Amino acid sequence: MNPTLQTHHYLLKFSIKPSVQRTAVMEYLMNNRTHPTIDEIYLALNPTMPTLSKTTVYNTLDLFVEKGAVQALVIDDKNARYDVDISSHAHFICNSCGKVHDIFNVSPTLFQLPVSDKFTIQSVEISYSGICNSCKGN
Amino acid sequence: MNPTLQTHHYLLKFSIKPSVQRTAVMEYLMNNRTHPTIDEIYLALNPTMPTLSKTTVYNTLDLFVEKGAVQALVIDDKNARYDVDISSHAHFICNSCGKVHDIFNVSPTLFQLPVSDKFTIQSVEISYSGICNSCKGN
DNA sequence: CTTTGTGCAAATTCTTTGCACCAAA
DNA sequence: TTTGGTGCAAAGAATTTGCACAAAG
Repeated sequence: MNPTLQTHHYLLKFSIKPSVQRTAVMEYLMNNRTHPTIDEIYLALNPTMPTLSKTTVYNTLDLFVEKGAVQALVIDDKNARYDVDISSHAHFICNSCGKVHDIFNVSPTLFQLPVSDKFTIQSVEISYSGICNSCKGN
Repeated sequence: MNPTLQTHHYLLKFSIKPSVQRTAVMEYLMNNRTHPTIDEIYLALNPTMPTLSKTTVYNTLDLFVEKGAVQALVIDDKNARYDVDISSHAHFICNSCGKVHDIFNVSPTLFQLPVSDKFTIQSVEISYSGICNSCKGN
């Protein structure tokens, strides 16, 4: 089965109709697990898909998030970032270079949702920040 | 001691020179622990301080964050929000009304910073989201 | 004086909206 | 042919920047 067909399947699992654009965005997310911004996705796909509009990238990612196929991250106050890995894991952002990395070695209990009588808590995001090793030398 | 003098003292603890504007912003944050946005702070202070500019509110909060006097929150992707409570506590944002609330009844171990050989982790933010009771009825 | 802080306006960046056209069912 | 998807351009909102003036030491 070729990658595009696999991606079609994956989208259908989330009740997302696979268009050419949606498949391209999902494939990009699967192959580039760097928590890309809208702009990064758009600029990466544009060369091979010159008619693609940024509006479509926005629409597509909103849809993916709504259907639960990707996670929208708030860790970066400059831009929205997207993560195709929807499993429970934390993120780290470097205050110097701005890159976002996964943090997997944290206790799963971190992701347990607290019970509250004031709110219905549905999700949690754990965001660490600091300096990454590449930036530390500079 | 009057409130303004107390605030001066508090600012000095963080090596922040207390100007009229800085004192007003800090006093607002202390009396309105609702994680206000820049705009909310500006609009609240403007009536009694008509010459205050939004640029100064931006500058002031950047300085407060840099000096560690307030926490900048990333939980709200629409605007930056600020919290004068710099102790370890989590936040909840309502996906419907957008209000941000404190969550204190979470285990202190959540705020322990993981050790990594790739990054120097300096801080953590724990962000819950869902629906608050006031919005639930609607 | 010299440095630091403030305020205005303009510029920039990110995101959303309105609408026309295209594609699929 | 009707519905949903895409793309363009314009609008909107949040934040940043440049620069002139004011305040403090």
